[in-house]
Amino acid sequence: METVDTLPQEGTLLSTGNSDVPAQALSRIQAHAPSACRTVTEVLARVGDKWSMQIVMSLADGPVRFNALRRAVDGISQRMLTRTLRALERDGLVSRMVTPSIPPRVDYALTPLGESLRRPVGLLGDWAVTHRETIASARERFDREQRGEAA
Amino acid sequence: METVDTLPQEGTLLSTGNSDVPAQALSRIQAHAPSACRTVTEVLARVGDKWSMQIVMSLADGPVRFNALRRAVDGISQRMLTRTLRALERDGLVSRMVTPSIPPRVDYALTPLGESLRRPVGLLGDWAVTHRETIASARERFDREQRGEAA
DNA sequence: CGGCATCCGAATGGATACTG
DNA sequence: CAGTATCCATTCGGATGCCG
Repeated sequence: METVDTLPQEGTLLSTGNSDVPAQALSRIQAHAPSACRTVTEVLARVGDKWSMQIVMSLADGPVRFNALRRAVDGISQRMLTRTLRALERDGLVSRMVTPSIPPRVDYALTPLGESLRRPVGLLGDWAVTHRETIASARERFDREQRGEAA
Repeated sequence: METVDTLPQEGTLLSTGNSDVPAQALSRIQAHAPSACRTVTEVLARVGDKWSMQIVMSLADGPVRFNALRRAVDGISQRMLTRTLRALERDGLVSRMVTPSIPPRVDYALTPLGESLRRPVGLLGDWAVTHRETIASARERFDREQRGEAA
């Protein structure tokens, strides 16, 4: 068989019919628009997996070869690197450039679309870095209180 | 038993020791700092699950009761609503206010931290809304090409 | 070097039934 | 009303082995 073992991403990313509403208007009303909320969810689901963003960030400086990428991302298995790259390629975030030499050479790079993702994700990263300690202590407190009332 | 059935979130959110680096500096260098990349990944993993953001967005206007929230989010099961709310509460993004009446009343609301999440997530949502058609056609093309070379 | 196929444990998440 | 407990299907993701 040759199932290619793809990430099971259907074309679910937004099909709810508000294609007539301009993007800027949507940004203001999205607190009330369930469809827009779902768009956020879809993107987060797409991009929020274990490896996608680490890969995108690793490609920030330019094309990287497969095994270099494998080393750069660190904990990733070959299987997941392939799968995630295919998924990113499918969505047009990453391009795949094959140089048919021996041994073969394959370079991955961000497309303009992939580049454009770096900003919003970076901002989310800033949020994370800024608030990580607040979150950490909130967790501690919560866990402490849970154990406290269990006794 | 009373396992409470929590989301398995450990306190993994950033423990790599660069607490001395200011956030703004990190925002610039994060393309090269693997630890910062992982922070992004952690947050995305935390926030990128199927329901968290829909819940946060649904709480944007103020406190909402459990079942109202259940209706607002739409496809969510009771189990996942409870689990996700607990996880959000644990991280200090959502507060839980119990009014011990009969029948009982529980209101959920965004904390200031939860409010602060809405901006970066909203921007990511804008990105999604803006580029959804590009993504959709990229997918179509990819799938078409895949099927084409299979023949 | 850059994959693909297979096996398998772990996690996610839905449905249902029961409770204070 | 606001949960909790149990069961179950699907998906995620790692390890290993083979191939051009």
